[in-house]
Amino acid sequence: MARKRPDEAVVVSQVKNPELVHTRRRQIVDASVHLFIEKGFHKTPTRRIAEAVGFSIGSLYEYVSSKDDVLYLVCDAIHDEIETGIHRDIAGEKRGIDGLKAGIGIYIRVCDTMADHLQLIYQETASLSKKWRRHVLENEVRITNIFVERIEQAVEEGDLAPMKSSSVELLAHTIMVIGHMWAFRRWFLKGRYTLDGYIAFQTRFIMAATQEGGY
Amino acid sequence: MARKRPDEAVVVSQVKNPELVHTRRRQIVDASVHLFIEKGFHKTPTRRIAEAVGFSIGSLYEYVSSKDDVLYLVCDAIHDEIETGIHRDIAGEKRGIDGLKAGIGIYIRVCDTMADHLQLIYQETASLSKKWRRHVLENEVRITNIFVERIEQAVEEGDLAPMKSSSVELLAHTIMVIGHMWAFRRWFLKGRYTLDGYIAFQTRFIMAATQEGGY
DNA sequence: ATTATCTATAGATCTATAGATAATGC
DNA sequence: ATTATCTATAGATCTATAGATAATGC
Repeated sequence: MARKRPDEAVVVSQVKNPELVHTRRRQIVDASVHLFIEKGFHKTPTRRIAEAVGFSIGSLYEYVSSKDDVLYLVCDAIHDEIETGIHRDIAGEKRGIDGLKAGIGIYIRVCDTMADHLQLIYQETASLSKKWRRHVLENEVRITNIFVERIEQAVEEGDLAPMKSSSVELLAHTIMVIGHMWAFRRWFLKGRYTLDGYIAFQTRFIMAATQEGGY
Repeated sequence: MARKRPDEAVVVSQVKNPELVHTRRRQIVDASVHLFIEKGFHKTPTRRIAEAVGFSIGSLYEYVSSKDDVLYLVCDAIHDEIETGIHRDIAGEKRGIDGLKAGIGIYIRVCDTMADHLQLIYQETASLSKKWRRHVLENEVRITNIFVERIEQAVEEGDLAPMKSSSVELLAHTIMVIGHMWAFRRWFLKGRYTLDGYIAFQTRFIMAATQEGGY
């Protein structure tokens, strides 16, 4: 259920051929993700990006109008990959409480695969211009809503006690953050817990809390 | 129980008078915190820091040997303030489960007060040199250990079912992150939840989960 | 003719230091 | 004499663009 991505309609390009714009931007994103993860956004020169993609600095600026645009394309692509990853694995899962439980596990596994990328988003969202930051935060909300829906389903099925809709949202955001935590607190968690151990603990933790009811 | 801070023994200065070094560095930190929160570390010139403190760029480099040093001093001061804030309010609290519960509330209130600062740490820890980053992460662990102790106390008092020590640690880190979440997800939470509402939800959430036992 | 790409560079920074000056204490 | 501070600037970037060149299609 990954939305149609309107990015390339929004980020301005000098080049007319839309397919070329699409493939070149994908090249730019692929190269930049790795450079940004390694060195950070501010310490990666635009020249270095162009070099990694394999064309000149002049050409880079035919496909974006600023370095800020590149960062936005990167963040957007990461969110898209996360969203697609979750939807792909969650599709076959059942409804109700077991579906929610499975969803959490699937989600944390995606966070594990995308750990570097998630950490990049945490670091660099603040570097984005206000305009692009809004889009990135909207992406974040859209992904969170996957859990909002799952929780509501579990309530409908009678597996969870009814909750205020504001509590459903807060619970969904908390699940999101617990997934991210596996990425941005790796420096502590890695080596002490396995991915499976972490998933077991946190799903149990979340499930025990929600089963109480009264939120 | 805020430790004696050995920073100024570690960050190199050209100036001999230790008291002068101490007060000047405090000035540098106070000015930099605000500049970094507003513009970010990379977009704040060292010149601008010196200007804000009220002395020359040359003098700035008498008290630190690089811009990286300034960022470290800032991160360290923030952690110190958070730690002191928690200890100040938590001191009078009782032991056991109620002490843990109260501790979570106190901690989230500190996170609210220090929200800008916490977000800065999340953004800029990655910009630190490896050397300083290690120190900052150690600070983070030390603060987390406040909760490790509280949880262990609650277990000793018989208020919580016994837990593996690895689970105690993971629970403490999760509590830390739930506090931080109030800061770094303000863009969503602010306006939808009050601080008190957030604290009520999350303490209840955590307490319900831990009461289950079997971790 | 039009589109895509490249070269060369303007123009604006920014960090860090060297060496001069001022202030303090013997 | 020693310590603290300031001025001036070296030296190294970095983003973004203007204008030239190459490739493609009519």
